[in-house]
Formats: sequence, structure tokens, C-alpha cells
Amino acid sequence: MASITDVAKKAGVGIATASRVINGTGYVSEETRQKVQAVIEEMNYVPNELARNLQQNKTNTVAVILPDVSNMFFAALLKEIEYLLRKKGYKTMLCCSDGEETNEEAFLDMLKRNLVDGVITTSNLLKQGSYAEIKRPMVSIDSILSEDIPMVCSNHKKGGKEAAQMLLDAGCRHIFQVRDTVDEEIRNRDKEHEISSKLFPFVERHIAFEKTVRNAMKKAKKKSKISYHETLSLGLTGADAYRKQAKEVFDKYPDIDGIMATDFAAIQYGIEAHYRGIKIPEDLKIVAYDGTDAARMFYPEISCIRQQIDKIAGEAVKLLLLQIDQKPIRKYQVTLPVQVINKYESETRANK
Amino acid sequence: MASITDVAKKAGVGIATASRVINGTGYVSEETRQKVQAVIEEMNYVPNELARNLQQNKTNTVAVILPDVSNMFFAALLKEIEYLLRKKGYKTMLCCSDGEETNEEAFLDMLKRNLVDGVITTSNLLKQGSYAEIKRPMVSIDSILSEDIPMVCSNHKKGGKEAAQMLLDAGCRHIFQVRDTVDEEIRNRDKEHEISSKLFPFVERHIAFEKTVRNAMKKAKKKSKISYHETLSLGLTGADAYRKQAKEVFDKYPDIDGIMATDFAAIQYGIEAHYRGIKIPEDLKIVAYDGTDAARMFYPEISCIRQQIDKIAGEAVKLLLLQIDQKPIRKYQVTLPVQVINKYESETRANK
DNA sequence: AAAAAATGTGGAAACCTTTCCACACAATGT
DNA sequence: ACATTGTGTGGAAAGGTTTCCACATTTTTT
Repeated sequence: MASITDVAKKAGVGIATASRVINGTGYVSEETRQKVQAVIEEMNYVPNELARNLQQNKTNTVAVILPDVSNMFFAALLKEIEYLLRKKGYKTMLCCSDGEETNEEAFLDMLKRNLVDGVITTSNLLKQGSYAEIKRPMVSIDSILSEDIPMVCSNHKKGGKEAAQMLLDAGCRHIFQVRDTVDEEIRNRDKEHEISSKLFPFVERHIAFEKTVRNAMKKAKKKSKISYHETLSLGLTGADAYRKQAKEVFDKYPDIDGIMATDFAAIQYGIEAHYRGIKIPEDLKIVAYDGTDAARMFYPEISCIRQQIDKIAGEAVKLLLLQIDQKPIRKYQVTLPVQVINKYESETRANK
Repeated sequence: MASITDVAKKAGVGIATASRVINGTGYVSEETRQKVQAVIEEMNYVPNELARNLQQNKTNTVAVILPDVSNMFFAALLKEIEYLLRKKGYKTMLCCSDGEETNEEAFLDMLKRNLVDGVITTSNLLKQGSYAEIKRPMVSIDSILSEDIPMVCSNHKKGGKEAAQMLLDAGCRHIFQVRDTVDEEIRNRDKEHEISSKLFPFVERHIAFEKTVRNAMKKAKKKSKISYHETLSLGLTGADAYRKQAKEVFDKYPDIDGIMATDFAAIQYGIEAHYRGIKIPEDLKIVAYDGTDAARMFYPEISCIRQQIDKIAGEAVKLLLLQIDQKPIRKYQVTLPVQVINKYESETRANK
């Protein structure tokens, strides 16, 4: 394969000059430029990016770490991130952690090994310390890894509150939520430090949801009884696992009429309800949290709290590129608004 | 950042010796090994992968080109490919062509520029010639790029036939299919050369589907009238586009009772039918082609022709690694069986 | 007209590895 | 006792760029 030296030799110029022609930098006379350009085309010369990367210590590649591409939320996020990075001239290295700590560590290693210029991660399996050590461009989505690592997430507090309110307004009285959780070990660690929601912002939505429902319970004591229940989706993966959980929940709490769950789980609960002849939305209302296009495509009639994936991706990419370009970051924690997509008629309005 | 020279110097050994310790190659005395190892840990030395890549002219990275990650079929395929590559020590570069020719070309350029060791592509926007030129490891999924580029695909002929038969057996009489197409320009080129299905194996399923239905039409002439209709999904992207098409189709052919369409489209047709009060599967039966987990998760009751994504990914990765390792390839075209998932009671059985 | 700035060019160092080769010494074979 | 093989080590080249620096020539400024 032809190298720049070959080109320079054949064109009868110095290597530096050839390089300048190739990169369009510095001073080169028009005459020389054309001569070199002709040789380049003749020899079919293509610069070796590896050599460039080494010399500049830059790869124009960003690693995106996520637990599972086939999960619609991550797929949508990945699509957006890849697109934005591509527009900015960066390549995307896909890193599926598969929920395994060792994988995530190996991916972060790529930063040290100079393989990628930066990392955007949606995974959070490693101990907090592991991240703080790495003084390299990094952005996390939906989990706080360390003080100096920028994070972007949705306003989950608002999201949880709105979800509960939506169900209450639609007349639900027996309300249920499927709590997402992180790894058990991390949960325990969190309990000790009581900073759970500080480290994992998404926990806020569960807290806000419960709080909103319990507030309503107090207020509505006289008129109508409201009940609240929940379950954990600890380490559940795959549709079957959620489906099984849905069965158990419907068996245990036959009277629930309002559910909040993540898209993926929400759909399984919906299907199970359908199988049991529970009518949606008449007998049961579901709010899907995340509200990805995929979920709404399948269930156009489902209500949801929609995370604005495009904006999350936009902020994450922006924050990463700032670091790569060594520019200052103003806000280390960006919270983006959620969208409320309410397909249920509110009771008050219905009564009019 | 510490380099191997620093390590060698500090340990009082030659660079070559340090390299041998790092890579565990050649002869090194136990004493020296430990001495160097200690320095490595002390200095927190990590080899610069870029220099390695340059020296060995290998990146251990594979580019995966696909039109759209958020499409469930590609997401599932990507997940599997990434997993298999990771197990083999390769990294995955994600390349979304977004259905644009220029993107695909840019990604293929990465091969020339030594950025990736090989390419697995599911996209096929470029002219056939463009691929044949590139004498580098490459595998295509579902499209024949050139004689020497291995391809893996499902047995679409069987798939199309089975899909039609399934609908006919279930008693459908007015049968419809949504034909997937490639870029218009390519279609025209194909028409000229009359090799359409040779270049794009997936076209086989549409041919086989139509053929099966038309055969049934002839045979069943006396007993009951069977009709066949179709539409093209030329360049449709996004749920809305398919939904709109579904509306038009139901308006134009109000009596259809059997449809074959790709997962993504099938769901939109299903939703539109639902909205119109057409009962599935009583009044309308749909066969989803691809049968990804995602589609079956949403519509557990849907029948489908399922492509075995894990096997497709397995073959593709195997064929690519053979090329990268410069080993001979026996079969350049691998066809994998499809799975028939039939949820409809066949009429003959029902009549008994 | 002299000084300064702009333009054009090439050699060589630097980026950090791996690996070829040469050399030295010990152990083994005949 | 000498040749052969095995073990251990380091210098230097090679991989292909980019960029710093030095130098030469031309143009502009004062």
C-alpha cells in the first residue's frame, strides 16, 4: 500500500510538502499542489489513519456504553447519539455492557489505552471510585458517577409526579408502580449512605410517584379509599421475566386500576391484562415511563411520560465534545423536562 | 503519560525486554519479569493501543453498517453481532447509513484507511462495483455485493411460501403483501439486468409469496374466489409513513383478510385495523416477516416467519473472522432456515 | 534601499509500539 | 573438546503520519 513517502518521492517533493497538500494546511504553491494531487490520484493513495491517530493522539472515536442495544430506550438513544457524533466527525464505538461489571471496566480501559477520545455511558455498574480516577472526557446519562463527570438526565421528579397525577385525575384508586432498581450491591451501598436518589436520579420518579399517591390518599380519605402498592424489577431482563412478574402482580392485587412502569414492563403488563380480559383503559390505566417511539408505535393509545431522547443525546454529545476540545463546562448536571402524553380523559373533565 | 521507554529505563532493562514482559512473549528470566512488572504497576503504565495498531496494522475492530439501529430487526442483529465479536476480542464500530449512500461510502472508506479490520454490512446502497474493488475482509447480510464477498441470508423463498400457505390454510381469501424494496435507482438497474432476486435475496420472499397465492387461485377457482394484491413500501421510514400506507390500503381494498408485511409494517397495519374495528385474527390475519422478539413481545398472538438472527449473526461473524485470519472460505453464500410461528388454526384442522 | 513579513519547501524529530537481528552465555549432545 | 541448541538481553529499524525548524525566495512595508 502506497505511503506518503511514495507519493512525495514520485511527485519529486518533500514529505512535509506532500503532507501539506493532503491536509490542505500551510503554504503550498498551486503548481506543486496540482502535481502532488495528480500523483495521489494516480497511486490511489489513502492516508493511513492509524499513523495519524498515533501522531495526533486522537482517534475521533467515542465509546458509547449501554446495557443492551435491543432495549428500545437505549436503541433510540444510541441512534441519536451516533447521528450527532457522525455529524461532528466522530465515530461511534458500541459497547454493550450486558449488565456485567467486567465488560464495563474493559470498555473504560479503552479510554486509557487511547482508543477513544471520550465515553458516554448509561451504565453504572462500577464503584464510584473507578470513574473518578479516570481523568478523561466522559459524560454519564442518568447516573452520577462523580462530581467532575457531567451528567444529563430527565426531570424524573416531575415525571413521577405527573404520572401519578395523571392516574389519579383519570379516576384510578388502586395504584401500582414497578420500581426500577440498580444492582443489589449498589442498592445496599446506597442504603448505607442514604444517597440513592442523589446517585441515581431516576429513583426520584419512584419517590415522587409514591409521594403523590400517598398525598392523595390522605386528602381523599373520606370520599374514596385510595391504595398504593409496588414491586421491584430487580435484575429482570427480557420480556418473559416481566410477563411473569405481571402475572404475579395481578394475582396478588386483583383490584389495581392504575400502573406506572417502564415502557418495556408496561407493555408486558398491558399484554397480561389483555389476556385476563381486563379492559384498557376502562378497567386499567397504564402510564409508560420513557415513552419511546417504539412503545407508542405499538400502543398508540397508551399514556406516557416521555423522555426527550433527542435532547438528552444532544446535551450528552455537547458536554463530551466540550471536554474533548478542552473547553470549560458551565453546568455539570443538566436536567431536561419530560413530556406528558395523556390519553386518558380526566375525571373532572369527564364529569362536566 | 508513561511510555514503554520510561518503564524500560526505570526498570534498568532494554525496551525489547520490557515489551516481552508486557506481552508475555519470548524469553524473559523470572527475575527480570518481576522487576519490570513492579515498575509497570508503580508507574501505572498502560500500553498505547494506537502505536500497537500502527505497528501491527490491525485494530481488532469491525465496522457494522446498518440503515437504522432503532429498527428492531437491526437492533437485535447488532446486539448479537456485538456480543459475538466481543467474545472474540473484537470491538464494534457502529455505522448507521441512515439510508444515505454517502454515509455508506464513508464507512467503507474506513477499511481503506486501516481503521477497521473488516466490515459486516446490511446496507446495499452502493453500486455493485464499489464493493468488488475493495479487497478487504467483508461480509454482507441479505444482499449480494459481489462474487467474492460472502453473504448470509435466510431462506426467503421458503419464508415467503410458508407465509402465504399459512394465510391460505387459515382460510384467507383476499391476500395482500407489502413489498419491501430497495432504492429506486437500484430497482431500475435490476430491471434492466433482470437479476433483482439474485442481488437481493429478500426479494425471493415476495416472489414466492405471490406465486403461492396465485397457484392457489388457479386451483381454487371453482370453490372460492381468491384475490391477490400488493403495495410497495418504497423508501418508507418511520411508523407514521407505514400507518398512512395502511390507511390507504384498507380504503382501497376493504375486503382483504390476510396480510404479510415486515414486523415494523405489520404492527402499523395491525394498529390501523384495530382502529377500524377490524378484528384480528377473526376478520384479518397478519403474518409478520422477521418475527423479531420485539414484535412478538408486543403482539404475542401474531403469526410470523422468524429469521434466526442469532444464527445469521453467528455465520456473518464466522465468515468475517475467517477472512481476517486469512483462512479459506468454503461456502460464499450461506442460507439459513426460517422458523414458522403459526398462531392461526388451519381451516382443514378446524373443519374436522 | 533596507528591513520586515509572507510564501514556499524539505529534512528530521516525534508519536509508541513490536520485532528483527546480533550478541552473550549456559546447557546439552556427540 | 567442540558443535549445537536453548535462554536471556538490548540496540535499532520499521510502521506512516504530522510538525517543528531552518532555509530560501518573494512580496510588502517603512
